[in-house]
Amino acid sequence: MARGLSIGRVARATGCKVQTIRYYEGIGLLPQPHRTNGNQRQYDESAIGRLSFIRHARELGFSLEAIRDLLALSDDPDNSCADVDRVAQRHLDQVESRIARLQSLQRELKRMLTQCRGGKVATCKVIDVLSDHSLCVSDDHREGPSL
Amino acid sequence: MARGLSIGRVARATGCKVQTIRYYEGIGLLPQPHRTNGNQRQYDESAIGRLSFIRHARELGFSLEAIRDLLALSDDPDNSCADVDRVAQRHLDQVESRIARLQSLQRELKRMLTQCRGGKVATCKVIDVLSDHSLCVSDDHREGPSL
DNA sequence: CTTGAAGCTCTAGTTACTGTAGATATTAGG
DNA sequence: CCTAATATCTACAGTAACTAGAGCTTCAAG
Repeated sequence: MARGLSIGRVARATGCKVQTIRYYEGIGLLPQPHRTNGNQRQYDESAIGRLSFIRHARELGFSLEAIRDLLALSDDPDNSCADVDRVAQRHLDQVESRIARLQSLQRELKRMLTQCRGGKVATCKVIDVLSDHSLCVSDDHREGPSL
Repeated sequence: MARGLSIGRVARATGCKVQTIRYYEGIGLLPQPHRTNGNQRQYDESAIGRLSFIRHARELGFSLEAIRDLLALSDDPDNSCADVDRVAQRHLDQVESRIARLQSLQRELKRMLTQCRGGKVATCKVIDVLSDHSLCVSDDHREGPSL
């Protein structure tokens, strides 16, 4: 009876785009599903679970590589939770340093904007600030791929 | 006397990589410099200024497109500062919404991690949280290219 | 049985670079 | 002046994580 789910149904159920699902299959995050006689993909419920997991983790800013790790860990229920925690903790660290950097950036932008109201470009503080490297707040511009 | 600066010197002076400078030239952010007989680029001091501007703005998270706008505006000193302000203000708005989203993400990650200490994957709360879409905090996952 | 939506594969484009290969140029030391 | 080391040149490929399109086939409804 249960005929299986078309890729479009899975897309609607999870909020992913059809192409994204195919892309995830291509890079090995999703297993290759059964195909109909006409070569169309047919999924079962478990695909929705796995894809929801991926999508939610992406929304939380995990990279596809981190998600690949998480999926591998979760596929083995005897695995120690500590490994999963480690991935999440590392991600939390990244998020926190990112917040800190954005906040210092926010301060600098606000300062720029309050100093410069009206006037001509020739005296624009925004451009001054951007030109003057010595005013730079942060030297950290290395950042992981996530988010 | 002043023979002009090699690309390597400019790179060291600004903290950019040599390839990055050539890339910026290729996409029209930097003008084509004079060349030596041997076809090597020779810059003057003004190139360092322009490149520092670009680099600093990048560090502050402006996209190359925004920087292109800013450079065009700053190249005409009669321009109204308001246009420059508008670019900076829009960027500030983006930064602030990004901070807000990261903070809610931070809360969710912390909650995940405090709920799950030790144990096996089969009962791991991190994986539970990531699997359960209904717990999702934020629905905003559209974001501009900058930073 | 027809028609239109949905699916298929494959390719190229996005952003902002980074890295490599293989050839040429410049500079410093002897 | 010659050589060796370093720097630069062009051109192309690769990165992350998709997105969009061309041109074709399949499916479901009426």
